[in-house]
Amino acid sequence: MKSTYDINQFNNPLFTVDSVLFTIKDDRLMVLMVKRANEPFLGRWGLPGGFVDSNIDDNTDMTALRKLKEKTNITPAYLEQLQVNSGHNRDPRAFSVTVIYYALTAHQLVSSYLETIEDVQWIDLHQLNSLPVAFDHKDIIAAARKRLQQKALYSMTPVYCLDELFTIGQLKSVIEIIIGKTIQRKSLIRRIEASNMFETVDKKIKSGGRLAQVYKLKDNVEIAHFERNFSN
Amino acid sequence: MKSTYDINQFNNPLFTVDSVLFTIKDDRLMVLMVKRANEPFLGRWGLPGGFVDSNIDDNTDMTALRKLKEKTNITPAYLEQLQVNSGHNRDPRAFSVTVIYYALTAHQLVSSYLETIEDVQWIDLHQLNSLPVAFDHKDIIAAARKRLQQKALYSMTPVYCLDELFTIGQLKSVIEIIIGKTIQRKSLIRRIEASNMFETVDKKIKSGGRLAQVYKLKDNVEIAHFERNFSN
DNA sequence: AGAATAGTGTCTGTCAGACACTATAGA
DNA sequence: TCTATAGTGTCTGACAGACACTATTCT
Repeated sequence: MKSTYDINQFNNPLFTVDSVLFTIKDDRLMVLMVKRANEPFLGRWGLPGGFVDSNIDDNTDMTALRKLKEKTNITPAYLEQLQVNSGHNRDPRAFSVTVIYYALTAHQLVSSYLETIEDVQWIDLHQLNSLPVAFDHKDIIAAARKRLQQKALYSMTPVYCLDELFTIGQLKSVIEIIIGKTIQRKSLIRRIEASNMFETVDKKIKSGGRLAQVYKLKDNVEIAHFERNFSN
Repeated sequence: MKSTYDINQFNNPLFTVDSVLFTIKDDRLMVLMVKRANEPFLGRWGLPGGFVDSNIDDNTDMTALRKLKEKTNITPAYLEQLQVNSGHNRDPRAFSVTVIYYALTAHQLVSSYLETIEDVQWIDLHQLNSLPVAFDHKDIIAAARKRLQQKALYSMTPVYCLDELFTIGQLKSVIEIIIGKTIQRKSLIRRIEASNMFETVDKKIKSGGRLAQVYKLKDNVEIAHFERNFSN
């Protein structure tokens, strides 16, 4: 009897933390995925994540960051809770609950580290349909993408896909890839000025034409939000 | 040794689901709170919620709805995940994780049921500071309020604080209470027309002056979102 | 010079804010 | 009639979109 009735089964579902780490690389929106080394879904690709270790982690944010650091060797510039998924059918083992985060990083900070690793890869979102994916992670990525897209319409969040130094042209490109349509350079410049988040660096970068002014984030800035969306 | 090292302590934190159920009553934003009948925090006021029962609940949404139904006898018109709180210090018993929802209902659907019950009450948000509150529930309510406020600036979500039939004046009042500033009646009417969510009912209501047109939601509508905020 | 990208100037369009004006109810 | 609330008409202001124009670099 003891083996079939387990008090922990009742109160405590299987609890994990997963993250959708986005970046922009080669003008594509990419997600970090990990080839699973364990059952269930061994050999399929899944999101980086795992169990909370309450001896190490102060909270689930720390779990997300710890797991991302294990796979990428970096702490992402941006991290936010997305949603919780739960249910009987999403994990074959038991009723499961997953806290899902989404995160942004510059690919430059990660890619050289990844080159040595076979089972951790940037996956182009356009290639996701043809990939064997574990659990409901395909749906989760779609939800994270939608949220990021929405956020890009009214906030400066997409800067966190860029390296420390960047140009307006690069920021414009990142935003356009995330929201899936072009924006007016002028509109972006207005927002950059209004946001007061950036400062120019005494440096210019060649870009095929006139040299571009280099910008960086001011120290300890808050992400600017705007009262209107880019039109969609 | 077995008693000090528990595998469940490692993998499975204490997991609960809590909800912040808002309504507007007597021109005040109110939250449903429950006087705790158990330790910890016995006798203090806390949010309605509890453990997942995986034999009954398909997922945590169902848990939230089930617990709200137990306390109010209704299913709220609107329910959305807010966030997850976790940590060592929020529950004295153990590392704990709470999935928090926020929900909206018309107070008319609940208040008569509550009259018979001592330990479930609508609490005016202005009175919250002088109330003994359990756990980190005061912070959670503040976060839920902020999210609702933000959402009211660009969506029609606040209608779900109203009964089936309502007037533009009532909707205007509810929005103003939620966002904490007045809006132009004209602006709201423009949104009502653009949203295509509402239909007029062949009925007028007295309001101290000219009779007001009564509206209701169309069947199975999606909540309209707008590209601009009410100014804040 | 010509191509390419950076950056500016300025007009238009949309929608929220403001507010005067009309409409209709009760006292 | 007076007051209160419902509802309309229309002007202003803020900001995104559009796009022409100038600036600067490389070939």
